[in-house]
This record gives sequence, structure tokens and C-alpha cells, in this order.
Amino acid sequence: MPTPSPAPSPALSSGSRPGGRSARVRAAVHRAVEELVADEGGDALTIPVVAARAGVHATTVYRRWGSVGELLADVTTSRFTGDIVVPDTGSLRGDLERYAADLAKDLGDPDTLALVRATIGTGGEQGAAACRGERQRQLEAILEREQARDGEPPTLERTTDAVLAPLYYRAVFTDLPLTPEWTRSLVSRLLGD
Amino acid sequence: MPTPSPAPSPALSSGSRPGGRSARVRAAVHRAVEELVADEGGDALTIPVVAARAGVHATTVYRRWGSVGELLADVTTSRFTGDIVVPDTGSLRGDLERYAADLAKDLGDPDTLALVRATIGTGGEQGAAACRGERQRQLEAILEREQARDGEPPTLERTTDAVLAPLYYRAVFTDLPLTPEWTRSLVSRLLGD
DNA sequence: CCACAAACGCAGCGATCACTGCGATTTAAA
DNA sequence: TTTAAATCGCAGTGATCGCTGCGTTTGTGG
Repeated sequence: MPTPSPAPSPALSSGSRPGGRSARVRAAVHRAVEELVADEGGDALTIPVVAARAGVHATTVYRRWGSVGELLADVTTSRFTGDIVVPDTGSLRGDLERYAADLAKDLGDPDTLALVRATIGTGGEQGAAACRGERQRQLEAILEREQARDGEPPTLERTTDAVLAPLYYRAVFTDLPLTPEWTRSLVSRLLGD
Repeated sequence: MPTPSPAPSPALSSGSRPGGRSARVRAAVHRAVEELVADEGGDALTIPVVAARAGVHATTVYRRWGSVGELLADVTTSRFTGDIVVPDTGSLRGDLERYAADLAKDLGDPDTLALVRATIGTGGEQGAAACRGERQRQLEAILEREQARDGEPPTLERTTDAVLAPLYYRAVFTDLPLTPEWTRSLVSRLLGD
């Protein structure tokens, strides 16, 4: 979605080079969205405001992203797919605890949480997918690695319900803190003590 | 927040009577919000649009609710606290299965889901509380009833993580269906087969 | 029955929004 | 280097939004 133009390849090739203008504009707009959502909340997020904050003209944002929903989905997707490493501690329990702790740290950040909430509200189904990001696939990778160790990991569905879902629910719908003890207990309840 | 006026008692007394004008306006606005969110999505939801759909002047909506966020929180709160009965089937498993099935039916409705998403996006912490509604307290009531039967129910936290969280997560963040089989399996995994 | 207060409808204000031709600039390819 | 395409900045337009005095209607208590 970053560039829904008829020919996305040139945009990608220009964006792939870190110093290009297109990439610089994109980064500035992304940063502006994150800052605005963190400060003002998702309500006051409009294209002209974002453009002004990013030092870019509103026309550019309108043409590249089209709407606030697509813009938020793009920002959230970048945030949830970029600098994430699938942990490899040697054991399934260790991997899952590390994975859950990383996710808890992300969702516990008020700025990230505000971004997720805003994306859910305006992005619809597409926004929801952006909030999931690569988390599901990473979980799948962890379970497959355990299977390669000749272990018997739980199913992906069960792991999602036991670990991923409580983390997202508690972060988004409640004001309870995502403590390390509670996060670890999710893994324990799944794998047994 | 339905009536943040300095003296809410007269509004309530007039609103408590089902035929009062205040109550009629309130119902019309609520219905307009639900219809608009279901049709257009949460983005196009503005006070003038809601007022026009409800056959009410925008001034009234601005004065009674103030902002789209508070309006959405009010509508969602009504939706999630109104016609809900705590099941009493005689056993903890039966109660939980009934409870989970009811919640799955609610969250599975696309209109309700759109309302929840929009409320999360614009309502912030207050919107999140509105989406939870009375669900948490109802769950507490079920567990306390089991304790009165001299049973040993799981803790509220554990039940929330095992039943409530997966339902909300799957509904809001994924496009997977909330099937009765899967819903029942949540209770089974909590209580043991 | 009458007076008081609350809620609603009406008209209009400034501000902002979403969007669009046009020219300048940068980038990629020949 | 030259040429073509894509991106960005600029200025402006119609529409809508959020909000506010003022008069009218509705509901309540004396």
C-alpha cells in the first residue's frame, strides 16, 4: 500500500536506496504520524496536519497514501515487521518466553498502543492485519523449529489463543500492566509447569 | 457521559420515561450511529452526518455528547450492558460455554464488530472500557456462583486469558470465524476435557 | 393553571479538509 | 549526456466540520 500507483516498481527501486528523496519523505511522514498519534491521539490525525508536521506538502501525502486509514496501516505494518528477530534460545519454552516478553514490551509502550488503537479504528480489516504484522508467522517459525528438534509443540491455534490473544487483549482493552510475571505465566499455562 | 450537563437528574427523569422526547432523540441518535458505522465504517462518522441520519439537528448532538469519541463510547456501552443475562445452567462448564457462545455471537456480528473497532480507535481508554462493558463482571459472577456450589473455579485472570481474550482477539484482529466448536474448545482447555 | 428550567431547532460564523491542474525538480534508463 | 517518467511543491476551490448566540418548544414543580 505505500505506493498504489499503476507501476509500483520504480517507486520501490527509488525507495530501496536509503538516501533517495522518496525514502526521506516516507520516513518523515511515518515519524510525523507516530508522533501525532502519541501526542494528540488518533482523532486529530488528518492529512494536512501530518504533512505539516513532516515538512511535506499535503498533496504528496494524498497522492502516495490516499487516506488516513491506508497511511496508518502502512505505518503500523512497518512498525510491526521491521526490526524483529525470531528468538532462538534452544528450547521451545525459552523461545516462547522471549517472544512473549518482546511482544509485551512493544504493546506496553503507550505510543505503540495508541498507534494500534488508531489503526484498528480507521483501517478496518486491512488495519487489523497491519497490527498483527509478522507476529503470527514468527510464532509459526518457533513451533516449526521445535518440531525439527523432534519435540511436540502445541498447535499454532492453541499457541495463539494462549499467548498472543491475552497479550493483545490486555494491552488494547484493559488498563492492566503487562508485567513480566504475567507474561511468563501465559507460556507456563500453555506448556505446563 | 450520556448527559454531562451540570444537572443530570432532570435529564434522567425525563429520559427514564420511555416516551419522553429526550429519550426518543437519544434512541434515534444511537440507531443512526450503529447504522452509519455498519455501512460506511468508522471513518466517515461525524456529528453532522449522524444528526442528519437521526433526523435531529447537529446542535443537539454537540451539546449532549460533545465529540464523536464520547458518542461512540456511549453507544457501545449501551450495546454491551443492556440486554445481557448471566447464564445459570447449573454447572460451571455449562455457564461458561453459554457465556462464550453468547459473546461469540455478539462479536461475530459484523456490525457490532465495526462498532467495537471504531470505539477503540476514537475513544481511547474510555472507549476500551466501553467495549469490555459488563463482560468482566458477569464472568466474575459465574465464578463466584461456582464457588458457592463448593466448586474450585479458576481465577478470574486465568478465565479472562483463556476465554475472553481469544474471543476478542480473533474477532478484532483476524478474519477467522468464531465457530461454536472453537468457542467450546476454549472452555475445554481451561477446565480440562 | 402558571412559572421556571431544560432540551431542541435555526441560521450562520471561521477554520479546516479533501482534492485537483500546473510547473519545477529529481530519478532512472537509453 | 540525454530523454522520459515519476515525484514533489504550489496555489486555489468547493464542501464540510465544529461551534455559538438566540428564539421556540417541551417537560416539571409550585
